[in-house]
This record gives sequence, C-alpha cells and structure tokens, in this order.
Amino acid sequence: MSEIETIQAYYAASLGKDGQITKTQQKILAAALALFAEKSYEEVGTREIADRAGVAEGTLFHNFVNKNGILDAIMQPIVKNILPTMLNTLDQAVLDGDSQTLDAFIVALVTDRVAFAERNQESLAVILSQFFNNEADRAAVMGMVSPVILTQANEVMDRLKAAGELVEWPNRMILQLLFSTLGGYLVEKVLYPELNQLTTAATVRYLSDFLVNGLSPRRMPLHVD
Amino acid sequence: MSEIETIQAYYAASLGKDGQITKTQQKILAAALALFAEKSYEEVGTREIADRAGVAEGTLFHNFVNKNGILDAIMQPIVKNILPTMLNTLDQAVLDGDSQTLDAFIVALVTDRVAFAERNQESLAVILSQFFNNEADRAAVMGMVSPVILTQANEVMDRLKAAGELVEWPNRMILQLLFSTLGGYLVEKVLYPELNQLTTAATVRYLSDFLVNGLSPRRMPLHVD
Amino acid sequence: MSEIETIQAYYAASLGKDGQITKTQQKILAAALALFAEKSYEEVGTREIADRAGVAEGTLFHNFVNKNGILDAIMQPIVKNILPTMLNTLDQAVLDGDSQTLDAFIVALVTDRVAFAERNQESLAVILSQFFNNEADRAAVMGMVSPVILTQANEVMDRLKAAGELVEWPNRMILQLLFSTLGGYLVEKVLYPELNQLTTAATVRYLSDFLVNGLSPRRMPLHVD
Amino acid sequence: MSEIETIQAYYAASLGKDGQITKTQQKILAAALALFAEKSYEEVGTREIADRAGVAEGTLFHNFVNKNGILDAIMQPIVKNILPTMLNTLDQAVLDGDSQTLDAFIVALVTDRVAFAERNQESLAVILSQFFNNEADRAAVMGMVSPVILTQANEVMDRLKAAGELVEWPNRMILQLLFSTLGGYLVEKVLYPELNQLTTAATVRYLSDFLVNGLSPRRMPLHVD
DNA sequence: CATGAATGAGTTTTCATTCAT
DNA sequence: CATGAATGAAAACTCATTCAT
Repeated sequence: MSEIETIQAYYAASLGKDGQITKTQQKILAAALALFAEKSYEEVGTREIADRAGVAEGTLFHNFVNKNGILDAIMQPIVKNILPTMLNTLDQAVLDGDSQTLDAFIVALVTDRVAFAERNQESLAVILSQFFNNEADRAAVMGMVSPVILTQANEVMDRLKAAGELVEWPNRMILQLLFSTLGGYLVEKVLYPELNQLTTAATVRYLSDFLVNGLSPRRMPLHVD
Repeated sequence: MSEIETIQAYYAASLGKDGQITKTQQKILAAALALFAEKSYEEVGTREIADRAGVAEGTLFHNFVNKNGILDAIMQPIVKNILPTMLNTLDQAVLDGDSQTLDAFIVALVTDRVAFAERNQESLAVILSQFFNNEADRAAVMGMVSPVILTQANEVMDRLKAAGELVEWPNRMILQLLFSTLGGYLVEKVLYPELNQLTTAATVRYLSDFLVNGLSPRRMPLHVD
Repeated sequence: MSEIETIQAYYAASLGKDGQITKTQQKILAAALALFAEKSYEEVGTREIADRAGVAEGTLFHNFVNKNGILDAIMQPIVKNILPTMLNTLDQAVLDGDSQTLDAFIVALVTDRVAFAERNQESLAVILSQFFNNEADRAAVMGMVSPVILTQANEVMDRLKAAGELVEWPNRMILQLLFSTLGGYLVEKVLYPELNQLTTAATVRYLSDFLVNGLSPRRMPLHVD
Repeated sequence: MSEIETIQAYYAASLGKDGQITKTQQKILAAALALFAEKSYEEVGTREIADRAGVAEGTLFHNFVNKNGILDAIMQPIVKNILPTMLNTLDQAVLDGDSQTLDAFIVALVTDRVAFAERNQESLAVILSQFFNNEADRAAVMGMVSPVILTQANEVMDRLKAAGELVEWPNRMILQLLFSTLGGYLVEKVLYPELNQLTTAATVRYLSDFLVNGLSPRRMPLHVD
C-alpha cells in the first residue's frame, strides 16, 4: 500500500524549501482546493480564493507564481503518485508470491485505490475536471505514464497471462478495463458522494469480483478476428 | 437500435422552426463543436468561433441567444438521446424473446453504443468535458435521467435477475459497472482517437465478453456483509 | 387658439411629399412614440420599435433616414408649434381689443396650453425627456425661439406694461415665470397622469389666478437693486 | 437653512467607511459629474470617465459597483437632501414665530433653494436629466418623498391657511406652483447659466414676490366648481 | 417597397497580475 | 513578507445600419 497518501504530505515536497510549507500557503491551498472542487478552475477567481483563505489577493502571487501555480500545487502530488503506486501495488502482490493469483492483486489494487479515492475526494474531483477540460493537463497526466512504467505494467500482465491467471487480450485493453472500473467508481464517489449507500468493504468486493470474473481466462477462449 | 443518431438530425428539432436549420447555424455549430472539442468551452471565445465559422461575431448572437446557447445546441440532442436509447436497446433485446440471455443484449448494447460513440466523437468530448467541469451541466445531464427511465432500467435488471441471467447485486452497482466499461471506452476513444489500433468489431467483442463474464451469476455466490 | 393641434396633422407636412404620410410610417411613428414615452430614446431599440410596429427592422430605415429621424419626426411638429402658437394666442388676446387686461389673455393662454398638453401628452413626455438629456435637442428647441419671435414677445409685454396691466419686471423674468407655471403643470400631467384629480377647468382657474395675481402690478412697487 | 449643502460633504457618508472618500473616488466622481452634466448619462462611456479622471477603466469598477453606482453616488446625496431641507426651512420659518407670514418663509425658502441651486448646478443638471429620462430614477426620487414628509408639508400649509396667510386651494396645487416656480428658475440656471444677468439677490426678490402675490388669499375669493 | 440576416464597432464588465506602501 | 489599489487586455454581448433577395 502506498506510504505517502495525503496531499498535505506532498505539498511539503513541492513547495517550500526543506519540505516546508508555510501557514499562508496551507490556507491558500485549502481555500483553492475547496473552491476548485465546488466550481471549476476557470469559474473561481483569485479574489475569491484570497477571500476564502483570509489573505490579500497579492499574497497569492507572493506564494505561487500564478493562479495556475496554485492548481499545479494541488494536482501535481496526486497525479505524480497515482500510477506509480498502482504499479507498485501490482508488483508487490505478484512478487509477494504466496498468492500469485489474479484475485490476489485485483483485491489488493482495488482496496488500495478505493481507500485512496476516499481520502482524496476533493483533489481527485479537481484533477478529473482538469483532465477532461484541458489538453495541456491531460498531456501532463499522460506524460507521467512514462515508458518505464508502461513497460513495468506490461511485464506484470505478461507474467499473469503466463501463469494462466489473465485473459489473453491485448494489454492495452486489459488496462483500459481496469481503469474504467476503478475510474467509474471514482467518478461516482467524487461527483455524487451523498448517494453512496454501500460500505467501502462492500464496494471493494463488488468491484474486485467483477474484475476478476471479467478478466479471468475463459474456459472456451474468445475468438477475435 | 436507435434511429436518429446523428447530431445534425437533432439540430433540426431544437433550433429552427419546421425542423429547419440554416446554413449559417450549421457553420457556427460546426466551428463551435470543433473548437469546444479542441479546447474547453471556457477557453474558446466568441470571436474565435465567429472567425472559424467565417461569420461576424454579431451573427452568433443573431442565431443563438447566448454563447451558452451554442453549447446547448450541441449538447442537448445527444444528451437527451443517450440514456433513452440505451434503455430502448436493452428492452428490445430482452423482449425480442428468442435469446433472453445476458449475452444477447450486452452485445446489442455495446454494439449500439460503440457505434454511437464512433459517430459522435467530437460532441461526446464536449459533453464529457462539460459534465466534469460544470455543476449545472452535470445536474442537467443527471436531471434528464428521469425517474421513469430509472424505473424502466430497474425493471429490466430485475427481469434478468429473475431469469438467472444477472448477478444478484444492487442495481445501482450493476449500472455503475455498465457505465464504467462503456464510459472507459468512450474516454479513450474521445481523448486519444489516434491510439486506437483495434477494429470496432474487436472492441465490441472484448467489452461484451468482459461485461458478460463480470456480470453473470457466479456458481459460488459472493458473500457481502 | 391654434388650428393645427394634433401631431398626426403635422406628420403630413414633414414626412411624405404632398403632405402624404404612408400607413407604414404611421405605424412606426405610433410604435416609437409609445415606446419613447415609456422608456427613454436611448433605451428603446430599433428592433423593439419594428416589433411593436409590426414591420421589419429594415423597413424603419426605408422610411426614416435614421433612428434619430424617427425621433425628429415625432418632436419637430410639436416643437415648431409651441412657441409661435403661444405668442399668437397672446397677440390675439391683446389685439382683439375688447378685453386688453392681463387677466384676459392669461386665461386665454392657460386654457389653450392646458388643452394642448392634454391632447399631446405622450409627445410632450418625449420632448421633455430629450430637452433635458440632449444638448443638441435642447439647442434645437431654443434655436426655434427666433429673434423675431422674441421681439414679438417683448412687444406684447411692453404693451401690457404700458397699459398698467403687468409688473415692471424684466421681460426675461416674466417669461420665465410664465413658462415655469405652465411647465410645472405639464410635468405633473405628463409624468403622473394618474394622480390628476382636478378637472381641466379647475386647473385652468388655479393656474390663471396664480399667474394673474403674481404678475399684476403691485400697489406698492417692489424695490430691486 | 440647511447645514450640509455641498455634494462632497455627502459623498463621505455614502461611500467610504468612516466617512472616508478616497482621492481616486473623488477624481472619478468629479470627472463623471462633469461629463454627465455635459452630455447625458447614456452618452458618456466608462472609458471616457476613466480618461478624464486620469485612471484606468478597471479602477472605476474597483471603486464603484457599476457605472450606475457612480451615478448613484452623484445623485443620492442631493436627492435625499432636497425635499427634507425645504420642509425644514418652511418649518423653521413658521415656528420661529416673529413673522408668521407667508412672506416670511417664502423669502426664506426661495433664498435657501436659490443658494442651493447655485452651489450645486452640475449635480442638479444630472438629476434633472435623469428624472425626465428614466422611469426608475423618477420613481426613486418620488419614493424619497416619504409619506411622513408629505404629512409635514400638509400640516405647514394647513397652519398657514388657518392663519389667513395662504389661499384656500388644494395643497397639491399649492405645492405644484411652489415647485414650478423654483424648478423653472432651476432649469434656466442649470441649462443656460451664461444667460443669467440678474444678481442672486434680485432673482430671490422676483421669485418671492411672484409667489407671495400668487399665493396670498384673495380679497374676492375664487369660485371653482 | 419590404424584409430580416448579417455586420462589426462599441459597450460594460471581469480578472489575473503588478507594485508602492 | 503581506497588502490591496490600480491596471488594461480581453471577454460577452448590443445595436443601429446595410443590402441581397
């Protein structure tokens, strides 16, 4: 499971020197995060952020290069963490050999990401919104999926296929289905938090079971032209 | 399967009188659609739309109430169509009795929606973007999922459960998984059209197979607290 | 008393050739007059006028040079008539010798102008509004008070002073007081027509009596430095 | 006589906190006042105001909510002051007993208002213009004539009638004549300041004498049906 | 002569950013 | 470091006017 999991923990690394993040920066980021989650980045004004943070408008620009700098400070840590952590989880599950089954790490993965989503709802809402709106941010996110990471992901999937634990489909497609299922959960959680009646544990079960059954090798293999 | 499936066909109903849509309106909508798909709604100026459409800025406001009116004219027809059509597909598949299997209409549904997505990529990109960015648009989209439609959806799922064709999970969760899988496909299609190496037919197969296996009743039922 | 007293009668002279005013022009002028009286000239759009008149916007410009041309067509006849008619009334009253008293023509004047105001309320509201708002229109109105007319007015007042019927004050001041009293009535009539509880006859009496007493020579003349 | 009589003094109360009005606000108000007096409110652009004030256009909106907010800041203090002050003058004159004659307070009133008009010519030109142009502003002005004030005015007039100092005409009519005479002076002063050849003292004498003679009880009462 | 779609300059207003205090 | 008044470019939108039909 990922170690660094709270946004606040990340700010330290990306903002102040020596991992320092000032009280003022915290106030600003908290205010901005809340506002960006409520509305969209474009609809939130710097005046509004300053007001909510209880500082002067000019103070924003003493602490961040830009209005965009504030957004970056919110997104970066999360975005830089998501994929590597997922892979780490997969790897861990596969290598921690005792249970080298699909089930083993699907459960591990789902549990981990669901927990992560619950801890960082607001930030994820912001990231989601930016991802779909802004070509640049989207590129940034995808850019993080470095070839190294993709290679790693492919290795893991190939290993599982070899072990007869995973359907013999293109890795891209398998990844897409994995992301879809987790992403779909994320979207509902983030956009309609009040509608969630299931417990976290139950949700993890459903998602995992769905994925395991959907991605286990078929007895009668599928013929694709 | 849905009859009216092109955006252009819908404009007729929502804009001009007598189902007429003028040449100018077409130029504006085409320009706006392209721009909104490239950037985001907020990042596109009315001047830009006018330039691309080859008309004067004032002409936009002569033909649409608002900048927002242009967006509406793009989104409305699609949004109003997506869910009802999906349900119709499901219903058709179930009622067209001969093969009342999960497989039957999952394939039908996936085939239909994949085709729809391929036909309306740009518009769907715009809708996706708005959905995540704007509380109001999100509400509008969800508001269109009228209780009547939800009731219908539940009926269909209950019928399938009774027939032993569908896992006995909460309908909400089943719907979420269905949307996730289709939505995940949509996202990839829409945001990274160039990366798609699989044929449409192959995609339909994978998605359908994944869903059918993921949602078929288990031999050993899952225990959820 | 003035012969030509309705706006419609004047349009003939200023618009069409041969005193002709077309049906379309009438519709436009009626619509514009109503709207200008409701709001102000600047607040009324050409679209609005066209709509109310039941014609196309372009039609306005086929019948009048300008938006301003419409206003002119409304104001001109009235404006060109007010002062000359007043003077004519005064002159008539003075020359029609039988009653060469101040009372005689103050009553005549007031009666005439009150009747005029009651007949042309809407147009007067427009003129009033323009007079206070627009330097150019104001100049136009004052420009009509040609030297000739002023000379006439002075003659009449001098004659009355000589007859011991009028206070020996500067003619400018006497004219101002005359206009004030009539103008004050006009303003109330035009802006708050609903508040008028007095009959026309009663109003004429009050105004006349006030003016006669205010402008009759004093027994003990006033000393002014 | 009214104590607070300069616009500047009022700005303090309505704009800044602690009765403060910043240098910038003063510059803007001065520029706007001059321009609104020259042309009309609608004809003056915000760019123009900013230029004349020597500030950036945005600065206007930093200091006033609206373009209309600037107008309000100019009009409000004057408008809120005119009528109450007049009544106060009347009341003072009547109660300060020694000379409870019509003459006593007509002179007081005229003197006071003429002085006021001379001090605030520009602002009054703006108010006049708005009053005739804009239904809303007119309503605002009239709305300020609270029932309390009207009741007071009626009391004063009734007292004077009882003392045999005032004609037995409807109070509404008497008020109208009073306003007409003062308003007429105002209009001339405001619109044609250069034409004024009489001294202030002389003007006060003429207006007062006219009003006193016009409103004193007649020896032979007027018969009105 | 009437139409009404098209025009584009002009309007008010917003907002991220700067800088003197 | 913090402040907040000032900035001015850019935004959405209006509207009198033109002109092809």
